[in-house]
Amino acid sequence: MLGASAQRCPLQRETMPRPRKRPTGAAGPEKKGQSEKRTKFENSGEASAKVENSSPQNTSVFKNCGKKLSNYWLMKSEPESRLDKGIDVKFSIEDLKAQPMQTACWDGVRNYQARNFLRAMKLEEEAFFYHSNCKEPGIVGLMKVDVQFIRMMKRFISLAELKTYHQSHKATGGPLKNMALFTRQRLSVQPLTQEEFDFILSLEEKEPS
DNA sequence: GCCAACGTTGGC
DNA sequence: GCCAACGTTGGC
Repeated sequence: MLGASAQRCPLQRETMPRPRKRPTGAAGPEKKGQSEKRTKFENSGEASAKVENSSPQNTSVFKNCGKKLSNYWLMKSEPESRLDKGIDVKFSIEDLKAQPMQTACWDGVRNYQARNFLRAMKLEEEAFFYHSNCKEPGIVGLMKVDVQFIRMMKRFISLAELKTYHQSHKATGGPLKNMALFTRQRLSVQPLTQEEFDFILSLEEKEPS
């Protein structure tokens, strides 16, 4: 899910449960969906800073003790066209690159937990761009909260590969043993621990398993 | 607050 | 396109 629309991000703060919002991808038809408001996030400044109510869960990453400003994220988006209430939700990493400043607004997130994670993000934190609901699901690139393209992964890290590591790590206690992609199945915006993030980056240098 | 019906996510 | 997982809604 997700989407993004480049400039138009209203910045409005979200109220709450929002019924649907759609992405407006880059090229998309924009307008109509607009009646609703979007969850969002923005670029300029404020995006995230508020942790007001961050969700209770998630221990480690967040609640921190004060300092730690580096959290990592994984954000899902659908790279293939699909209509949802008449609006194409497609928004691939190529679409992100095509945005002005290679920056987009991440909207379309309805799930409360995912929304809380969006609010907990801080500018400049890094996030993996994950392609979901498509022929080859997996991590394709890196971006920073803003949301701006940083770079493509040196190689595609497929869901299948991540799953293989997740399974073996459950047995060995490896870094991906609790990865949210597998333990919190439907979350479109999820936190990664430093260990998870580093391990996944290290996979770029290895042969696809 | 419980829980059944319903809707969505997203892999396959 | 199918369907499992699981979140959300709403009656009671």
